Amino acid sequence: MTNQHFLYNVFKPSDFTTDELETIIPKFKEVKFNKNDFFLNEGQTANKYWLVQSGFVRSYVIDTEGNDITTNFYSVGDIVIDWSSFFLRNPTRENIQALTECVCWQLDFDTFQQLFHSIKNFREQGRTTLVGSYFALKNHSISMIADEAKDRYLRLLKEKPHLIQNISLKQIATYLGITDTSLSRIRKEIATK
Amino acid sequence: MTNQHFLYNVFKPSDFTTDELETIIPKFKEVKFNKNDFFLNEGQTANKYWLVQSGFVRSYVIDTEGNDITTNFYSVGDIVIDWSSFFLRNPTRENIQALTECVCWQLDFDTFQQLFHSIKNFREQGRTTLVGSYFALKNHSISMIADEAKDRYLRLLKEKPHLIQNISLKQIATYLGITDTSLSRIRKEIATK
DNA sequence: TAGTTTTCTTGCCATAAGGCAAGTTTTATT
DNA sequence: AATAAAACTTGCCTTATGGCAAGAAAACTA
Repeated sequence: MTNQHFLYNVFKPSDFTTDELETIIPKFKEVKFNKNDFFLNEGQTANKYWLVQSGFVRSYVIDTEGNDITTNFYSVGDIVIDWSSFFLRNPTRENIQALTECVCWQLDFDTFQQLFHSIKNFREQGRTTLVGSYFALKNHSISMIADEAKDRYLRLLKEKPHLIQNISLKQIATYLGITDTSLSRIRKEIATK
Repeated sequence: MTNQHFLYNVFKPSDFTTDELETIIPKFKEVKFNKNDFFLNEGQTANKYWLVQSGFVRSYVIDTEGNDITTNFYSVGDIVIDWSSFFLRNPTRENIQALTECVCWQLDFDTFQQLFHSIKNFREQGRTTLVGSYFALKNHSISMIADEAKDRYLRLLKEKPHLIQNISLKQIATYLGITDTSLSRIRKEIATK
């Protein structure tokens, strides 16, 4: 019997009836990933998503010059999903990969649809999660225009300090829209102040 | 009696039953905006959204240095909405303003909620629209990192050629993450080739 | 139509960030 | 522990883009 305690933290008894929780929670399946395992690969159509109980995950795309660009990092409590591939049923451009060992809870599309259309609270929460991702992406996008690289790095440090421990300089740099060389210099500048 | 023909193009009879259309369509109210009118102002909580039948709209934020940064452009067929303010019920950071005279169809939050929770096809379409916005934003964000300014401009020209007619250089420039000076030079470079 | 304001262009110079490559440190592998 | 492979730092120089300001062009306005 798996430990579903984590899921009661995502689907809170204050937001759902007991019946609803008993419908929702058992639909999630516990899955583990080893370091470097892929959740999703470019070209596939996402048919599942995951809630992260532990570990670190990164998503990235390969641009036209073959450079790897980090699009997001995920850790405990986050949802690992390619929203557009999952909901539009299109092949994705993204790769999603475990940076460390991960314990996750998985749900597939058909089960999601069934819950989404039958449980009002489930779709309210799902919508809130999606809009939250949209909001975060928009802020990141504005920051890319309005702030200089050093400030973007400082903000990331402040908001997700645990990332720095687990993720290589280069992967952080591309997330910030700069090269690893530049990030190394920014780091140095910060350290000597 | 207003002309609702436009709405039958958004809510297609192939996707909805006659009953559903007769429930949905009359809930939208036709509203007109004059040039420079605001749909939404920073600090307000969005309580409505609009479908654009005609005209051009721009959303922007003011950054910490007081610069105005364009976050999006909208034209015929687009939905004008601040997703996060509308769904998370938070004050917005955005300003949304008519660039030209506009004819729009307006829906308020409570009516939206009622339709969303009672009509399966309506929420499917709504989710698709939101995910489509997410996808567009993500591509824009990746482009900001992967492509140089000239290529971003060329891509915008190709995807939304009608914008160039209606929108000032400066407003386009901040959308592309560059200054009006730089965009002017890029334009010149393109012209002389 | 003349006058005023806004938008756009252009020159000059400054600066943030990139490209490349060598060297160093850290982390994996056997 | 020894070796190999990654990851990170740093120097040197290049490049894309920015800042400012003046002038030209276009768009309003009275």
